[in-house]
Amino acid sequence: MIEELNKHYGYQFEPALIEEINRVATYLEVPEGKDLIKPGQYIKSMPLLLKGSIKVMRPDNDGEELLLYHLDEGDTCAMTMTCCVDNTKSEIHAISETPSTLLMIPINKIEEWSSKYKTWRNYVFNSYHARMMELLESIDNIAFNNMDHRLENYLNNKVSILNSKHIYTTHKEIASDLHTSRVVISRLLKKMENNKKIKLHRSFIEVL
Amino acid sequence: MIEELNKHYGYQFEPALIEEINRVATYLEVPEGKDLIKPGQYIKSMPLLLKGSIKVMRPDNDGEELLLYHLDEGDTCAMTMTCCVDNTKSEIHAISETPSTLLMIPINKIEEWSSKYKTWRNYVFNSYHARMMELLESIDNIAFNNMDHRLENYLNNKVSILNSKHIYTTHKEIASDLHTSRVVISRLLKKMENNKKIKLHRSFIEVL
DNA sequence: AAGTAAATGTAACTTGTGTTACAGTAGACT
DNA sequence: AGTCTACTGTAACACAAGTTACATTTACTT
Repeated sequence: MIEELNKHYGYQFEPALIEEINRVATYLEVPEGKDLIKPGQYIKSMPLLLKGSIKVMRPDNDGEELLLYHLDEGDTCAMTMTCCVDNTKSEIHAISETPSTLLMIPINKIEEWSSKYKTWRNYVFNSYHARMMELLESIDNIAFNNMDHRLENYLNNKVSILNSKHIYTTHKEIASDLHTSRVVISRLLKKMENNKKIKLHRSFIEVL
Repeated sequence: MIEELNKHYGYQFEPALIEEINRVATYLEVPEGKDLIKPGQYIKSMPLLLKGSIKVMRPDNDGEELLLYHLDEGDTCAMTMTCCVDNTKSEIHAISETPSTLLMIPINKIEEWSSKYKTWRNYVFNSYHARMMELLESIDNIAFNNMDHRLENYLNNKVSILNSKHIYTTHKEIASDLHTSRVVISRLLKKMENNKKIKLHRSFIEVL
């Protein structure tokens, strides 16, 4: 696991920190669609994402959810960090979007390393900043864009995450991520197909 | 200024840190409606809010804005912190909602104190966390609530910030904060008045 | 092969919100 | 007093998005 660690974190963490991480972290492999954090749950460790992609969702009061953003390789979950430190419940729901590998850091190390390693402090700060910017982007989308535009952004985002123009998903799942209804998504997708932006198949969408 | 510092930060910062803040910070008094941070601007110092209230807005591409949240006494602007550290442009617009007093901390101290004072580190972490939660609340409002509900939340929030049931504002300004049109707000306010939730006057609203 | 469940297509309708237009009113300034 | 401007009220309409209902297709199960 030390090679993967070096690959994503070697350029920003000093060897001593890499070595510590390697010693105390738990290695975790999860399949696609696995719940990593559930809303209301207390969090016992902080995840570093080595491989894969994780989607972070915000639940409403009716059992529905809204996709906030994705975490990529080298990212960590900023929400998780403060929940760890403050010992508060999770406000979000995290699910692996693809098969993923993670390093779980015991929570007491967050504070310990923050005083010890400047690079760790910077990493934590930068993570907060990055997630904040993603929340802002999310707000932009919801507040300033219509559903057709949001759908386009969603599909483009999927293409870059999956690194493929073939998106294996259903209209229902897209509707769930965008917090709208399946019929609305089918309608807009059909319009996009008529505009030659995509091609629709059963359970998968081809972005042109 | 040391008394005000102690009032809001004394219980969480050690005396040595309070003393340092007192030595290096610049004291700033601003009237209501003053631009503190403009989008696109580079930020040279981190603000600690001693007195008053600051509203943080997100601009869209058409010169309109959306209210994200308010900063209260004892708060700092998390967005500002990372912009300082990363030397990136501001993504938000901050305006004093009431006459306010601030302490401006030189940016190099953020990192310096982070390694030196555990309480400072905690304060910075907690600020990020608090702002993140406010962004989530904002997302909840936009994504999950209709305009009538958002308006009610907005008015209730104003009441608690101003600590008064008399809100001196115009329909136009509310519309701007909620990123909608004046006519929509007038319509919903009238409905609230019919439901005996508020009483409308010229340039001010009485919450019942 | 038949049955079942999930995924998709589509029509018809409702509703919330944005838009345009215009009238009335209060307060500020000459 | 008269003029201006900002604020508010309201009607009429447009449109995006949510809802309900139902048909059709595909894939999987037994």
